[in-house]
Amino acid sequence: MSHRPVSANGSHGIPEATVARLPVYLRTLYALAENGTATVSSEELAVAAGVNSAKLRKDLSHLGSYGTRGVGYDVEYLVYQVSRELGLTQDWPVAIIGAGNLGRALANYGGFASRGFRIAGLLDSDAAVVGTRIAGLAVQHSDEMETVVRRHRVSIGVIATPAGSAQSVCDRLVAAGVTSILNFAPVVLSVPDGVDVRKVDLSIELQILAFHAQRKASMSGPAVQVVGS
Amino acid sequence: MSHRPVSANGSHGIPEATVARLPVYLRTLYALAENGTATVSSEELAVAAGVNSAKLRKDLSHLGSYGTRGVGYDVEYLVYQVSRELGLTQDWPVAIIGAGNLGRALANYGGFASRGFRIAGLLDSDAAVVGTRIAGLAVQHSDEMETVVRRHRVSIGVIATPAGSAQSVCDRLVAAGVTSILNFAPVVLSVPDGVDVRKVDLSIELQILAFHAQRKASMSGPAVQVVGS
DNA sequence: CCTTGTGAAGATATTCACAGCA
DNA sequence: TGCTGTGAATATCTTCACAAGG
Repeated sequence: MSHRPVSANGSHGIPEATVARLPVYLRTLYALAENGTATVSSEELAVAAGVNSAKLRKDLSHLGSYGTRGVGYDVEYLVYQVSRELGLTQDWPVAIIGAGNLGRALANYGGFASRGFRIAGLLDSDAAVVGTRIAGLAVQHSDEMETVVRRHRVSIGVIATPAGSAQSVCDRLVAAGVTSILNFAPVVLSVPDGVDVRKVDLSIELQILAFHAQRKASMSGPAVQVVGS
Repeated sequence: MSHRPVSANGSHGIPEATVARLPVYLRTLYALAENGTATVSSEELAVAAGVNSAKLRKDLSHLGSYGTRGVGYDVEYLVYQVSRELGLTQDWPVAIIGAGNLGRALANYGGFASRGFRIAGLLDSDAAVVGTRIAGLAVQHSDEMETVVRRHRVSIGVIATPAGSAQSVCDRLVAAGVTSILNFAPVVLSVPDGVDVRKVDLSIELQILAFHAQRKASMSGPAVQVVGS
């Protein structure tokens, strides 16, 4: 979570909030391109991506001046620029640890291999699962973790294990050289500086929704009169 | 994403950033409770939850003054207060649409039913899947969506379908009365005001990691000399 | 004492509104 | 004329640092 605020050198220091939105813009741009759209205005792109157009323009302005006043943005060119900025012009070997329901769902997820990411290994510690093929990959034993990471130069690890083993898997990944981790296990991982962790947590999302749902429900309760203090 | 900034009435208007962290605190508190810990300081809890202690105190202060100076927080009491604030003292019937790999992974996810959430229905449009049992539930046909939502008073819908069907599933859920949606499909859903959408997107997370990984990789490249402008 | 709860400062993020350019 | 790019205003979030209180 602690990213250097701005780069030391004179060039870009893209805000974290912007980085988090670039993938959404990229997906939207791909959809437009498939649609045959050659040029798009910030307003159109913003609507399609579900954001405010001023925000979109400011976000894109961090990458450079790629628009044309009075016209808009060239879709193909923008796809390229955003991809490059995100580091998707190279490909990233990914290791998935845990071949349970979730690991299998991830391995089968099409959008995975599509752009930039490649599953370099799918590992599990359960002997009954090791050797089975999922999405064209043979599941390997967790003992192979270090070997797989080193051989394929994996720098992104996906943890899809039960909560109990997540931290130790994480430690092993980091020790083997992985510096980016996507964690699906419901635990707070602790990692050394320089390692990035992002988490995806179903129950947290549901709880946030429940909070707002509760709010909405209480709106239809007894009306609350607001009186100036 | 557009939540009323502060509540009109005099009481709480909990910041969105705080709401997003409460589930993490709650989980951490449960772990402490199972551990037999009766009391915890903001510093200890903060470390366990992976946040700064001042932030944690400020977050908790939005719920009320539940700590004791010089001592800390009573774990059980805080569990109760946070749960109540999140709306977890009631239970929330959830419908999962899509019984593919992901839908199955979600249905089998234990932490689901554990606290506050209950799967009221698991639906799919594929006749080959309808009728099979997953995690003790019979998969129902998508045609039953409206019936299931109404009969079980579902207010939270989970979309685990392919991207192509996500928007239409969303529309039907909303029409049937669902006001909170957790979307796993890689599309921007459009919904009327008053409906909450949260998204979980593997490829977005990977792309954000790739961005930072690229940064790190370029650090070890040719050194960049910073010269005062 | 020790730890909470919180003003005030600082950092980020969003939005407005318009100058500037094709 | 129409749309980008961006200063300036605003809103939100984080962190510091300390007064208040058990």
